[in-house]
Order: sequence, then C-alpha cells, then structure tokens
Amino acid sequence: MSLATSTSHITQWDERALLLLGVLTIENQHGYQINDFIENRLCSVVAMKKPTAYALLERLEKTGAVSVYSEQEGSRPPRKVYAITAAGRELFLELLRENLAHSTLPGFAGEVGLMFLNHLPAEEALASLRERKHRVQALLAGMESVPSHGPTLRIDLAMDHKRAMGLAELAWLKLTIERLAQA
Amino acid sequence: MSLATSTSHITQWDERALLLLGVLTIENQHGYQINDFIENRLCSVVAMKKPTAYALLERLEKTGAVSVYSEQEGSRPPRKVYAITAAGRELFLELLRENLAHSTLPGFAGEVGLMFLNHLPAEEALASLRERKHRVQALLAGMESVPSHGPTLRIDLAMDHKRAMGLAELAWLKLTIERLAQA
DNA sequence: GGGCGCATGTAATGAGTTACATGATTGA
DNA sequence: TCAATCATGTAACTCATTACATGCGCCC
Repeated sequence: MSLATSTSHITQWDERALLLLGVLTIENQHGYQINDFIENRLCSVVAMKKPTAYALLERLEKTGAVSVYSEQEGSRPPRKVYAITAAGRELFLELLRENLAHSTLPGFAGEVGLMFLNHLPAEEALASLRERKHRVQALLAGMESVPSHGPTLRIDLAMDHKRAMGLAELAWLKLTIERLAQA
Repeated sequence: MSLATSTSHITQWDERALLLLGVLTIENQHGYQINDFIENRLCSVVAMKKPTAYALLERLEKTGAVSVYSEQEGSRPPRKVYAITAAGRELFLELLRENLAHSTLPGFAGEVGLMFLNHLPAEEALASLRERKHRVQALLAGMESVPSHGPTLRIDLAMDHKRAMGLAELAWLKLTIERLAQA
C-alpha cells in the first residue's frame, strides 16, 4: 500500500496523494472542481488526468484520509464533496516531509541518448542538441509570471525550482554544444 | 505503437528501446549479457529490470528491429543471441535524434511538495530541505570517476549531465534554505 | 552436497492513460 | 437546436516491477 513510512524512495502514488490532500487542505472540494484546479492553475507544475484523480480520491476515502458527502445545487448534477480528515492531515504531513527530504535526481532522466551521441554524424548531433536548447528556451520563456496563491500554496516556489533546473539544462547544453563543435 | 515519428513527446518505451538497440550496436549479445551490462556498467545512468528487457527484446524482434539466433557453448544453457537489423539501425537513429532533441523537464519532477512547504512549521521545512541537500551531496559524491567506454559509448557525457543537474539542485537548495531561514 | 552463477522466462500486481458512457443545464 | 460546461465515472490498454519457476554446471 506504500504509505511512505520511511521507505527511502518515493512512489508516484505518494506524490499524487500529496497533491490531492494538499488541494483539499485549501478547502473542501468535489472531484470536478479539483480536476479543474489542477488543469488550470497547477498545469505548469503537475500533470494528472481526471480518471486518475477520481480513482485516487476513492482510494483515499477507503483508507479514511478523506471523507465524502453529497451536495446538490438546484437541479445540477449532484456532487461528491471531499474533505480531509484528521488522519488525512497526518498522512499529508508525513508525505510532505518525505517529498521535501528526497531528491528527484535518480532514474530515467533522458540521459540515454547522450550515451549514444557519437552514433550520429557530428553535425546532426549538434543540430539535435541545438533543437533541444531552443525547446528549453521556449519552455523557460513560458514560465514567466505565474501567479502565486498566497502563502498557503507556493506555486511560485515550485516554478522557481523548475526555472532553476531549466536554466541549468540550458547552461549545460550551451557548454556541451561548444565543446562538441570545437572537436 | 509509438514509433516516435515526430510525435513531439517521448515515451519510456522509446527510451528503453533506444537503450537496448544502442547496446546491440556495440555487439551482438544474448539477453543475460545485455542485462548484466546494464546492471553493472550502466546502472548509474539507467534502471531497467531483467523481465522488462526480455519482453522488450521479444517485441523488437517481432517488429523486425532485431534478429535472433540460438547459440550453445558446451553444455551450458542455450542462449538467444540478438543482433540489430538494418531496420533496427534506422529506428535506433530515429529514436536517438528524438531523444537528443527533446527536453526532459516537464512532468512530475518532485515539485509538488514545494508548493505545500508552508504547511510545515518553518523549522521542520528547513530540516527536510537540509536532508534533501545532504542526499544530493551524497549522490554527487558517488558520481566521481565513472569509466567511459571509448567514443562509442559516452557514459561520461550522460554522467556529466547528471552531475550538472545535481549541482544545480544543490545550488538551488542552498539559496532557498538561506532565503527561508532569513524570513 | 550445497550454493552460486548462468540463462531463460511466466504470472500476478499495480499504476496511469485513453477512449468511451451518461445525462442534465446553459448560452449562442 | 446545437454545442459547451457541469459532473461522474467505467472499461480496455499499456507498461514496468516483483516474485516465482526451471534446470544445468561449477566450485568449495
């Protein structure tokens, strides 16, 4: 079940549960609302599809981390409103500590291609890396001015981290392209 | 089937296929040998388990990217030796160009926790980030002196990239911890 | 004789995405 | 009236990991 009890590495489940619980600490919300929030405000940080969220909410309910009640406004479709429980808050903090304390470096980070770079003629390899550079630059350009939701939801911090990683990638690409172009 | 024909984003399948095809460009090898190579020499860059590799090799054979022949040495267990085909070489180059040209930044990069950092008391948040910092430092320390396999397999390039990303993460953590400690 | 290395897999599990299904309301 | 929005899901598919299965040879 992977409750992240000091198991030394983080699963995607943990991160997604953390996200949903975190969103529910802001206020009680129904599934549609949560998905909407993630799609619109958090899309620059996270990618989670609707069915995944619905399924996870169900699971969190079964384990007692969130509670549900039905609500109906006028004659609109009924909603299932989720609220975080005391146990949920504990789990949230546990997952949060784990997430903050762990590094995200290991694993498949797109470095496989680099190993085989020399299998491409030098010109082509450089062209590919330059394209990558442009892509990264475009991504960075699209990261400007993301509104922060006050001190309770530091989207800005997450974006700052993303930006830092982007800039590092860019710097590395520049240097590497230069080095390869000389040789 | 995701042949990565300019579909604009890279699947894990693509990266794993690229890896296997790349290993087979070095020389014809049987499954055990390939897995051994990945586990021992490439473990710092990639993580792929044995059954995954066996399954993928089967699939690559079905699509004609690799061919197989059986071999037996003495009375040892028979081996299935895989060789990359002409079509496989084409696929390899295609995947390689794609992989090099694409950035790996987007998606779930462990930034969820940062968004909720303020839900932890300042001291605890700092402690978690400091732990992360130490972990990253440890990882970086373990990255020294990885032997390169000549110009045909640039493990060193991949490690250089990893190191650069690690250093960037470290720098960001230092700065962020300082900033948070002041406030 | 017992365990490790060689060499191949299969089966079960779990996680996430895509595509699909449903049905009411609201605005052009 | 036609499309989009609200609101919830289900079913099928893919992909990767874990644990298990098998059997021979080699070394202590």
